[in-house]
Amino acid sequence: MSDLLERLRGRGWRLTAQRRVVAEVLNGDHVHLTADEVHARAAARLPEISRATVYNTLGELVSLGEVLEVATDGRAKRYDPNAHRPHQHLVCSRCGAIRDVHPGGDPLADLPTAERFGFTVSAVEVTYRGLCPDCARN
Amino acid sequence: MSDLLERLRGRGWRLTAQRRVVAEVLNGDHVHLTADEVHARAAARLPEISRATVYNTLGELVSLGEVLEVATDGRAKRYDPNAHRPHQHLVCSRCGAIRDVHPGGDPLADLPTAERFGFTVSAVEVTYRGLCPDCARN
DNA sequence: TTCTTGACTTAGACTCTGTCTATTGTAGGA
DNA sequence: TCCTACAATAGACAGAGTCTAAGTCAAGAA
Repeated sequence: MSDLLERLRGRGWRLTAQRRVVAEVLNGDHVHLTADEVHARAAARLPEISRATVYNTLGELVSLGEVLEVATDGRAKRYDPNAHRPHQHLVCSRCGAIRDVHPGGDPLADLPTAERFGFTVSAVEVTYRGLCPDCARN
Repeated sequence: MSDLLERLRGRGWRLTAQRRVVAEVLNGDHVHLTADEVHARAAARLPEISRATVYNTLGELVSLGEVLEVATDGRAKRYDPNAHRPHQHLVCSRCGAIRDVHPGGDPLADLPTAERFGFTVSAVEVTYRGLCPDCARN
């Protein structure tokens, strides 16, 4: 946790109370939170923190590679602090719940150069969509 | 093209001018359009068509399986008429451009039951992210 | 310690996608 | 041709995210 803060400081981040709180919220629980949820939890500790700051900080964490953004199709993006271990996502189409999965294998390797059309491919996202046990039961 | 209209009619669709135009716009170019682009092109032929109608029609085409929705992470969804041949997408992180790719192999098969956590998995989306040749050149 | 400065934060207006509603129009069967 | 249920319309609304202008403050310099 504080190594995250150390890493950030090492990269020239100014360590403000707001950034600290956002980083702590993400690291606290291994749940995939929306920006709004991050804001709510951060505001519980630092009531005057603004939405814009949360968005900025999340964006910076994402571009530093410390956090992953998970698109959930229509709903709000969710943020996944578990960025260092490669993994994919299982997303419930009804409620938006997300679980990390670790199937192994490198999906990037499956894409032959001939199929890349000149794109510089830097990431692969594999998203399994379906219903979570609760929604399937419904 | 008109087999699409025939298929739709066969499924009990009422064939209105608006639906016809939306279906034609999607089938015309094999480009992945946003709902707004579809609306703009449809309006060029049928000026009074409303945004709501375009959204409704796209939603219906998607739920009939005639068209795929492609999430592009923050940006507007894009619609892919090429729904009958399984394929994946290459998405430019800067400009949002999309290309279809056909790597072959069944990504769903790569996910062992033990990793499904009780989810009923019905689809896999594989999205390769990177920069398209134009944006990479920039 | 105090000063300085540019990076950060703030509130809230704004934009963009997409949905909903109440009303009006019309495809297609009788 | 007439009817009626299904479809289309305008435009208000909602949610997520971005932008801006003004104020604040972390951290290095003196």
